[in-house]
Amino acid sequence: METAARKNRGPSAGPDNRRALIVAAREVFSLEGFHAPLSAIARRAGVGQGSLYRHFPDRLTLIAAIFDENIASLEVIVDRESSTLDDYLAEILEQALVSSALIDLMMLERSDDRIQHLRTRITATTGRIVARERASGRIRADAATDDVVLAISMFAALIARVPEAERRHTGDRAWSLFHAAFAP
Amino acid sequence: METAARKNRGPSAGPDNRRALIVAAREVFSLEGFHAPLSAIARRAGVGQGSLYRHFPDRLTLIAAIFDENIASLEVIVDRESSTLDDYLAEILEQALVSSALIDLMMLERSDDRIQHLRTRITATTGRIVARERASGRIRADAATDDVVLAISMFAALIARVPEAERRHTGDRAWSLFHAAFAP
Amino acid sequence: METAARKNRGPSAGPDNRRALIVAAREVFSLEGFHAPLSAIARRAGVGQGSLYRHFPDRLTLIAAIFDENIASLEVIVDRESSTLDDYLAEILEQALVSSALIDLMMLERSDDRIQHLRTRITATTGRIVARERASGRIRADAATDDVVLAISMFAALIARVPEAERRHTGDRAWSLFHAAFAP
Amino acid sequence: METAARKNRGPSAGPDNRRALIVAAREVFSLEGFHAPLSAIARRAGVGQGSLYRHFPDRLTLIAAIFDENIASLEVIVDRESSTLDDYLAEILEQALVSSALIDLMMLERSDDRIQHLRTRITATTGRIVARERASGRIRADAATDDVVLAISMFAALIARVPEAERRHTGDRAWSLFHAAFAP
DNA sequence: TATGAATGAGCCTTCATTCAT
DNA sequence: CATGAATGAAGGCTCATTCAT
Repeated sequence: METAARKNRGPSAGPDNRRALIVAAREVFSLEGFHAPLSAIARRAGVGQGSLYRHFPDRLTLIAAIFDENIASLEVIVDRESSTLDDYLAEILEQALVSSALIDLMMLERSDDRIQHLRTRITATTGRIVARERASGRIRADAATDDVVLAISMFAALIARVPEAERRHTGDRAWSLFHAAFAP
Repeated sequence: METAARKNRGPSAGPDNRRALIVAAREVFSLEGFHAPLSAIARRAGVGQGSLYRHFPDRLTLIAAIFDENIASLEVIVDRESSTLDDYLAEILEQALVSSALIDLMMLERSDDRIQHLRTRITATTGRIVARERASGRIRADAATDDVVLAISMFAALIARVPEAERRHTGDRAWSLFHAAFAP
Repeated sequence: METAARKNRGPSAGPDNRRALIVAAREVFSLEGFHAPLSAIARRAGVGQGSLYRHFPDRLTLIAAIFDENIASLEVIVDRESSTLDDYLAEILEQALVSSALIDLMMLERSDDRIQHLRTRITATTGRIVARERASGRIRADAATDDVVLAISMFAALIARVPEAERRHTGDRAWSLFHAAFAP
Repeated sequence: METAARKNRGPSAGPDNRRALIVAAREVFSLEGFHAPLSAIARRAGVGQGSLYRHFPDRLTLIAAIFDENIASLEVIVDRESSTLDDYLAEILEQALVSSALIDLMMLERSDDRIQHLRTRITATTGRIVARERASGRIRADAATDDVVLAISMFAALIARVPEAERRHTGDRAWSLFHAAFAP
């Protein structure tokens, strides 16, 4: 019985539950969108409703936690000296749905602190890769970080709205437009 | 207040109600997004719930009616011989939220007939303006209509997600990227 | 256009509409049960909602009108000197759903005048056929009309609840029980 | 008044709620029939709408739960060696409305598994009492269980449709018909 | 601290009934 | 008199959130 594994496991279950909730949230959100019932996430995580609320008092907090991980993985890429804007984009395309929602959120909930923080991080990260691209002459010298962020925003929003099957192909087409726009 | 006159105004109220519902839907959707409660739309239109359902049996039908009007206004612009892609874009920017939702829908509900039909219309309309731009040398000769549609999609999705105050400014920035991409 | 045939045809349409409504009601009720929306009946009759209400101010009135016709057809059978209780039953079986609903109504709405009247008629009619059966020795001399009415009630209620395909077979089985009960 | 205590009484209220819902459902259904609003049942049970749906996801599930209890009480009777078909009937008469609805359901929803199961149980139970009656010579040796089930069906359907005041009297009259039919 | 049932507000939808034309 | 749209009161159902255990 899988119910064996789930009883009151006491405080030590805390971190595990948190992880399980984030994983479940990713799955559920990517299947049903960001309006999916929270109860579905708790169920999928094998965690009580109450625990979900303890870890993530509202939907936005949970979403922010997901974004956090995604940004971290972008940072890892940028930390690699050899990485290019294309690598960066490839990861964003991978993250498709989440990236897009992150951007939506960054656009809309400008006042929320948690989101402010994510915005700062992603802008900084993007700034670093842009600087490197400029230095290596792969993009125009006067390409502004803000414009690249804008392009990425549009890119992410687009691919999240495309059915998975066409995502790569459409992503390539879209990005080649921006290649042209930023070409030296 | 629109709550004033509310009795059975008889069948002659039909067309008025239909109009009022579309107007209310535009307002409500633009304030709360396309998941806004239909009941709020009926209320704002000063119309009974039942009438809303008579005119628009489901959410998609109502949305399609809104799109219909929007596309019509794009067609009017393209019909004007002197109009340019920038004029076209200006109108899309005006329609902001609706345009974006239209595009979302065109991406997602590929199977629905009503949406299919809208897609056809908007592709045709865009094709006409693109052809004209190419002929006048304002964009690259090899610019594909599909790529322009893609750019417009991203553009519309972006501006819909930007707070109204920054919409024009952000729209300009974004579109200048595409200007660069399609420049001859 | 089929709307041609339906406009305000003036007062002369009254009786026609009444007939059409009863016919439509039979069809709709037999397909969807007696809780079917009245609007469906009006639609099927090709008649406005308002006209339905003019002719039949409430659901019960409409149902009573149907019953009226059914009882009339039972009376026709009994009027035929050669008819037997089995003929009578055959007609009831034919009327299945309506008969059963009639009986339900007779049981429940004891106070309603329209129903009182139907009850009187059906009891009288049944009394006549029972008397004849007794006289011809086909049933026990002490068989009471009331008991036969009771049996018919149960019979009708049963067959209305049986899927149409098994109706005849189940009806035969049920009635043979009563045959045994009333056998001389 | 059951409206008194209404707060979140915690999970321990679960079984109580379940019971209260079944009791309330019996009452409401017997007063208003099986189409009564479920919300009325929740209200009468002093339970939130949501709890009703947790325990009984749809109307049929709730009805099946009621039937379940009724059949159990029939089984108790049959388990008593000394019990007769008349005792059995007396209980069915007691259960009047529910018995009838059970039978309606058994007739109509032939495909539903929950109902299938109830049908099997009631047929088996009836079979046992019939066998005993036959053995003791109280009914004809060739009386088929199916015919007795049929008789019971009609009996139950009848008494459910009779106002409570006349139920016993009408029940007696009806059953005496079947007595005659099954007499040795 | 974790659990998961309880709660109830709110949305969608249907339909009986009214009434202007 | 007929028409058929308008109305709005319910009812079904879902879910975010609370809270006893």
